[in-house]
Amino acid sequence: MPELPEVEAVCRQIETAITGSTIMTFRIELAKIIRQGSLDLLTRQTIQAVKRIGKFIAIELTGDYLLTVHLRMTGQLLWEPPEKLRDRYVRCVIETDRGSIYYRDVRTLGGLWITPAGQPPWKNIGVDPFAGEFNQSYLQNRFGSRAIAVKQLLLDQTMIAGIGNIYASEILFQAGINPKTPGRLLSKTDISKLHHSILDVLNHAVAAKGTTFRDFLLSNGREGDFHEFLRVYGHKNDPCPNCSHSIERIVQAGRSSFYCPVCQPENSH
DNA sequence: ATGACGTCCTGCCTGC
DNA sequence: TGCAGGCAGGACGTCA
Repeated sequence: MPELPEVEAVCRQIETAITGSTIMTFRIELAKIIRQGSLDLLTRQTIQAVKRIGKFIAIELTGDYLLTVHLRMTGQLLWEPPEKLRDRYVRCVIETDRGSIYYRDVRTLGGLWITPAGQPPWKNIGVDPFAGEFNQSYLQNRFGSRAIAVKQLLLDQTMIAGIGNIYASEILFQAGINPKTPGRLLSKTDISKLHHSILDVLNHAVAAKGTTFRDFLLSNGREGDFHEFLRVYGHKNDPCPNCSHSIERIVQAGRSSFYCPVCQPENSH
């Protein structure tokens, strides 16, 4: 499940590989994977920059074009060819004068958008956790009036851009905050801990080039290293790393949340 | 504005 | 051994 650290790692690798290259041709294996626009527009255009916007990968080209990729659940953007030469899950191949970019996606929830640079496909994207505007006041303003659970607020991309289901659980565990806590019941201390934990967990995960929990691959086909550092996600019934109490799994808004009921108690306010 | 829920999609796992 | 059904979740659209 690619989240900010995984998308960041892919962006950095792809950026190094393809910046300055020119798109020559392309091959689409599954038409619906192109969500908007046509790759025809991009032939003979040169790639100028690769940027991460939340979990979107934004590839800027000459001609004022933008090629945006979102990996969703099982998407992969590979610079090295996939292991099997004819891989049934490769949905699109873009050939440049320096080599090919492969978009591979088992469940086809992700996709590609070709748009004018000024009309990107993302809507109402929140602040990036690594941007200067992301501070305790911002968190207080956005979370402090809300009735829904803090776990759901962390997943809301119009609040903070880039956090997904895995890191939301990890962040709340480090902050010692129960995932069910409504935003408006977060104390000033909670907000402070939350702000610190968001940056700390994401920084460590970026340094490890992300987490490969199931399907994620870096653009060179390798796995991220953060999996071994997960403390609660996927650890139902395992002992808490702090207190040895069993980690619990609950479902919030249809998504799994993992937490320690002792280290992240309810009514801790 | 807020919040709840449906939709997409396929491999994998569980239970009978 | 085989098969049916549930599960995984990111972003967006719809509805109350």
